[in-house]
Amino acid sequence: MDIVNILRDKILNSVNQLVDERNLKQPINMNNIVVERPKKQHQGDYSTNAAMVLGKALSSNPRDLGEIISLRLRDSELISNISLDGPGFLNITISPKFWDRLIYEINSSNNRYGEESFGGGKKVNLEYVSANPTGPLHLGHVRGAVFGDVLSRLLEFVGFKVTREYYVNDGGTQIGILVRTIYLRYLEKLGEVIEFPDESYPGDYLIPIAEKLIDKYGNKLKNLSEVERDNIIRSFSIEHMMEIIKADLKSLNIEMDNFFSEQAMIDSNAIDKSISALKDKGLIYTGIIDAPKGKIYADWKAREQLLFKSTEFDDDIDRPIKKSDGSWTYFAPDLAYHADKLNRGFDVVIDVLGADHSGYVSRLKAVINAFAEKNVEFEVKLVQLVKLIKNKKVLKMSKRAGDYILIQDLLKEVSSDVIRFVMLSRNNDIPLDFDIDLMLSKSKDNPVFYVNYAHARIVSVFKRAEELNIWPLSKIENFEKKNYTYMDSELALLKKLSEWPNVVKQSARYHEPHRIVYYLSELASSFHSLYQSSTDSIPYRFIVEGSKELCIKRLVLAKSTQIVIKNGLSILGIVPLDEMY
RNA sequence: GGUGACGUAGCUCAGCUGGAUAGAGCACCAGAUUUCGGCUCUGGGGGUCGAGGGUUCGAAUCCUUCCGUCAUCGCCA
Repeated sequence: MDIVNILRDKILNSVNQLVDERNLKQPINMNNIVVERPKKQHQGDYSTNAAMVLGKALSSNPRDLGEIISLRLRDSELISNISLDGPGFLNITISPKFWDRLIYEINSSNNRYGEESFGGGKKVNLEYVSANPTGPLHLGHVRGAVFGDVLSRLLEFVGFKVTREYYVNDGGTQIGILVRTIYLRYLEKLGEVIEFPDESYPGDYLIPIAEKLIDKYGNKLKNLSEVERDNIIRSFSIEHMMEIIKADLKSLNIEMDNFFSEQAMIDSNAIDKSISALKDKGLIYTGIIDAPKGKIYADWKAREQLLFKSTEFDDDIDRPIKKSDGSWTYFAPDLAYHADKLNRGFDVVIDVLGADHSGYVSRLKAVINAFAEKNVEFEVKLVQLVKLIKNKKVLKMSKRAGDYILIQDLLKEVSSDVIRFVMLSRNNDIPLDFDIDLMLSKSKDNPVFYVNYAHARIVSVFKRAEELNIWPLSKIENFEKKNYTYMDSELALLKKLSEWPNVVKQSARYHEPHRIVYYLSELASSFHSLYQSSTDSIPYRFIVEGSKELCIKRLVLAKSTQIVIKNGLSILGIVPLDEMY
């Protein structure tokens, strides 16, 4: 258990004692009791709202309760002072021993510092990317991909069992268009003059697939029946498109566990099965839905169609599952797909979708509610658009061929580590600007540089220390008994380091990996600040010749910082730089 | 028209899910260092948290009504 949690435990113990004595009937929610870093310096090192939470439950004065709690906590060897402030905050000043223990804990846990177990081995299905196999990934997909990948690492770090899943839309009408386009490319390569219809994919990226078709089949496809030919091209092109997408993902350090094929699901009759299951529950009927009011549909005709009664589960209208021509809507396979996820026994189901799917969320929730037999946590994370900026201009990503920015092209300019970091530098539901020039700049404006630079500085300090034969240490076992005194800028860094487990916990609990990025920037800032102060005064240097004990204290502090930076970046899927480029 | 998200400093955004005097970076102003790494650090000004109402000891956070932006509401996935 991390040191801040130990502190929290002590507080909870005192609260529990008090609850027993006051003979409290209703249970109080201990999760509401937090131990946090206060904003202001004079408010101590940590503070807790315990007395106020308890005050509410007991409906008595928080300040009186605070007095009692603080009296009980005073004995703890970790605490040097407690004061009761404001409406009932307990502001705690930590004894120096606390920091030695923190450092010991970080170094002995090393790459497991911050690890949690509250996931309890629960099974999570995390679906992300799920781009159609009709073209390479674009920047919007990348944001979702990175988000999902980092969330999966984060959830595993706190004890969940995560299945990373990609839903392959290989069954819809888009694929028909893909097949047709590739066939036209194929004919074009065979020397025919082709005019491409509006309903086709214009990008050059399909040409290599057409070439591969020729390698394999020569001009034989021309002689086959349309059905036979389409079948061949269909599986051939999906396979190759998915290879391109997988390669893109791999170059971003992203690997999926499972590719779930829509077509395979359709072939297994899963849609009919789940629809009839819903029918049995009385959730399917034939009816007419109204045209949306604020929008003009020139060719709107009221039609009877097959509907899913999602309003039963708080959706605002019932949702069509068959088109007028009798084929399934997009929603129908997705409905079956989510039923399938539940069948596989997941405890947590998370979809990472583009923000243009926002209108889709409530019907998916309805599906989950209609099918779930046990308590399943379902969440849709919507990822907003990414604007690519170069030379202070927005690069438009239209579907016309020339404007399509390939991931591989972007990777020629910036590393995948940079892309990953930037993609998480905003909350997922806020649009993001990806400024290429900024990401190439070597200054603190560039957050990736800033964090890496802190790490590189640490590595460089160790190099120097090794030359002087004071590093590495053989062991740090007694560090918790050192009783060092720490100066202000060291304390600031230590406090930042102590926040790490809580940052992990919060990010994982709320599925918000961007918090890790913010934290790392703050941590780097604390480190740079300390590093800088060493130029102001010799005692602040990491390597002080003639004082081995001081060196050790400072080097272990640097080491602790390195560990946390590494752990943080590792959740982001980034390897820190030892030397700046 | 319905639904959802968003609206916080000049700009870009955090804000630990109801806590203390609302924070950070950029930009601007003033300084320090250039030695372990190009850089970085320190300080300063700057706010009606879109607007009104409500809930309570306490609201940027919860409820409600408006305003604005975006997305979405049937054959595009």
